Amino acid sequence: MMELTRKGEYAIRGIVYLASRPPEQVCLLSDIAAAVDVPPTFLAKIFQQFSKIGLVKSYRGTGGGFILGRAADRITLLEVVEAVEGPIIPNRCVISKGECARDTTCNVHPVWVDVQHQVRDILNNVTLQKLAEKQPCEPIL
Amino acid sequence: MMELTRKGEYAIRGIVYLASRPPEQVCLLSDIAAAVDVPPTFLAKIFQQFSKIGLVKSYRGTGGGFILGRAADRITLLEVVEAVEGPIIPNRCVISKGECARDTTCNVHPVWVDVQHQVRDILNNVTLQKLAEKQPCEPIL
DNA sequence: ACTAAAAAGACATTTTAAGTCTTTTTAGGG
DNA sequence: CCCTAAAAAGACTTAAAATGTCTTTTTAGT
Repeated sequence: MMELTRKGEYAIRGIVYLASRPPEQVCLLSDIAAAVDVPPTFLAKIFQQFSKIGLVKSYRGTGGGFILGRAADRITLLEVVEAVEGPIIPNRCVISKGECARDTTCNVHPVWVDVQHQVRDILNNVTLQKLAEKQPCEPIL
Repeated sequence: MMELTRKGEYAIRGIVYLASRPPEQVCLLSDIAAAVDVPPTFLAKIFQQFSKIGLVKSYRGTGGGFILGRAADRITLLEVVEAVEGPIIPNRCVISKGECARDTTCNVHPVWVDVQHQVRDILNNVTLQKLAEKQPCEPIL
């Protein structure tokens, strides 16, 4: 359970790649798609969603393409994931008070609230900058 | 994202109800289903899964039904959820080393591992006993 | 043998995921 | 002003998963 969809996976790959490029350098969607091995038409849809909420900036026409909408250290993984997967909702009853008839008596409810907070917290503390940076020499396994 | 399915929701409701009943008291599936408002045939499937892994014990024939397989304080929410939803896997690349070609270089990987651990930890620390107990007088909202 | 229950397995329907294809809009260059 | 390069938008398709249902079989008590 709790699995990221392909769309979410592709979204992360695509925007992390963009973050790894020199800022201000406009990237072609087709180049990004090829680099991260994602169907270009599908990635196009994803980047359209990014564009609408300002996570990326798009330029049309000749010489067009995409750049990040903000500095890579000011975009979190949480934003990216929620942009394409929707809000992190472990259970319907978490969405809002009154969603389920059990919400005042249900002991499970606070557990899901806890899960939601923890997950959001983790993802909110990871920036695209961190994800895009070259890994330092790691100890060989 | 990360949403529990109906099946998971029903599974929790059903087994928490069972945990709220006097231990040793055999419950009819039809009664449980009615009490927690779940389609009986669907709940049957769920309880079959529980039965296979010993979360509940089933008795066939006249006077048959279900009881918990262990004391309610020794069954965790994690077990219940994973019984019907499968393991908690935020991303494919978490399943095992080598799942994705990027696993040695991908900076996202450890984030998902973290998410997985945190969620499992939360669910593992909630027992059916806790979930089944009558709520104490709470401050009125 | 009859009846009450769960187990098992095949089937049906709906929803979501995962993508594709076509047409439209926008911008730059000759 | 026309041509071309690119993204935007929207309709469409296919495959997989979720959400059940229905029928038959097994098991156990009376």
